[in-house]
Amino acid sequence: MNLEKTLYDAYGFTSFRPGQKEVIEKILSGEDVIALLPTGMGKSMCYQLPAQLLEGSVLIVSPLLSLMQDQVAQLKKMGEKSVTAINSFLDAQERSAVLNNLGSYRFIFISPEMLVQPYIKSKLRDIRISLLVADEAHCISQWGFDFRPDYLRISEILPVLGHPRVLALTATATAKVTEEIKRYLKISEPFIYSHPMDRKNIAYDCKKFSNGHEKLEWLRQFVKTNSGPGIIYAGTRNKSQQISELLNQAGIRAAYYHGGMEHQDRIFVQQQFQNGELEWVCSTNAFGMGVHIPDIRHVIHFQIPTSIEGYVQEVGRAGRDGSPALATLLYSAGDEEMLESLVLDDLPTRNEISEIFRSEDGGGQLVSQGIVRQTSFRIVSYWKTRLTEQQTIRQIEQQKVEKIKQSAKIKKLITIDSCFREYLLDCFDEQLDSKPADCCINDGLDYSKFLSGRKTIAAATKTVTWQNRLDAILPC
DNA sequence: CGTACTCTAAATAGTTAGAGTACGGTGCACTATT
Repeated sequence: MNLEKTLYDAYGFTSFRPGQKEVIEKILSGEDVIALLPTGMGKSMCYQLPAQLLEGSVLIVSPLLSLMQDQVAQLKKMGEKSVTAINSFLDAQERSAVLNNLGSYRFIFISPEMLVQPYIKSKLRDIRISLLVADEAHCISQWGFDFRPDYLRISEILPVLGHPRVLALTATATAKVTEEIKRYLKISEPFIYSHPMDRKNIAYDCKKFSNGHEKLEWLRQFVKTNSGPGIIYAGTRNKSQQISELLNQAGIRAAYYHGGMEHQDRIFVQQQFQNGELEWVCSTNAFGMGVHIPDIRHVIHFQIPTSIEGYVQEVGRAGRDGSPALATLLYSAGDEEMLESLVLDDLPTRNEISEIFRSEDGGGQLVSQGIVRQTSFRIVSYWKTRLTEQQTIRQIEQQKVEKIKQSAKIKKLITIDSCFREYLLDCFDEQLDSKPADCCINDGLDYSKFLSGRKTIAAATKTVTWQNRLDAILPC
């Protein structure tokens, strides 16, 4: 079989990017695959091409509604008509229309929450699925245990579908994350393709301050004298808004972005940034997945992120075009205390566990009565059907230990005086093959290549919001 | 740990200072109102 010809005929590309062909060949030969490919390396082709050659549909589990919509739109743009997404954007009518013609779609996108619903399962049972794709598969490990437990249940669909082959796609996975992907997708011996994760054009910097005000002042000076585009990751929603305001006051085009905003506002900010109408986005860790901007020059962490994986994912959004990009981590005394309590407080407490185990009718009202938090309820409900109360307590304790290990790893980044690059690679069990001339704060860094400077601050300084835009469009 | 919010006492009738405490981030789907 000539894969190159199929690639050209179906998608118009003349050659594969690194890794794509190996992954596709393994899928076609019926193997399960875990592909660790950096963003922008054509991950989606790994299932798009097999979809042309395999009989039946490809089912893609995707973490975000906006990501699904993007992927559907992109495929449609490429001329693929038989593509759909099953999610809450569909009204009842559209939904039943889609579900009654499922077999006619070559690509079906779905959220993990939808995937586990019995009604959806029964509809999927009736059609032929040749390939199950877990897109952004690190979410299984990153979200499954403390946030979206349905991520742990994806494999329930496998027997329903007659055990299709499975493809897990992600950009960043430690050995532990890869193990959890294997365990929870029930793929015991997958082919693992792993592209080296080191990004030579990204240099790592770290600045330490004695308090938050100094940090803020440094940031003000930095954005005044250096151009974006860039992302500033803040630890809280409030902080992201404050930083955005600070930049606006300095006459810089910036906007904030976090999970507490209206869906439309979030899309709007992302689009503006993508169109180059914003120079900086100040956000929580909500921003980034599915954002494809090649020329991001700076990623600044105003506060320490919650894990090394998160840090590497966020930093990795810089410099996709291959030109020099700078990752700057800002630290001030006390930042780590908040990090730890934030990370640990969200696990279910002992009291929550026993309340849920003792409740008879599922315990739904525990949440409305304020005795148990929503997320705790979901997590413990997941374990309740699988473990005893004692086992669940032990399971959560173990997760706590993992979380503490994770935060220790990220905290070490502030204290080490050795190479950042080497340390980060070590966390992913990778060896450093070669070191770029500009590496990191501890191992040689000539700022002139990264600090492009700034001639003037753009004239347009008004914050663009929906209100502004409406005011501009509507008369009076 | 830092911030923002609530509570309380002291002051005298509406405000304020200080103490105490809760919270902080990531999303899906569903339901009930406008």
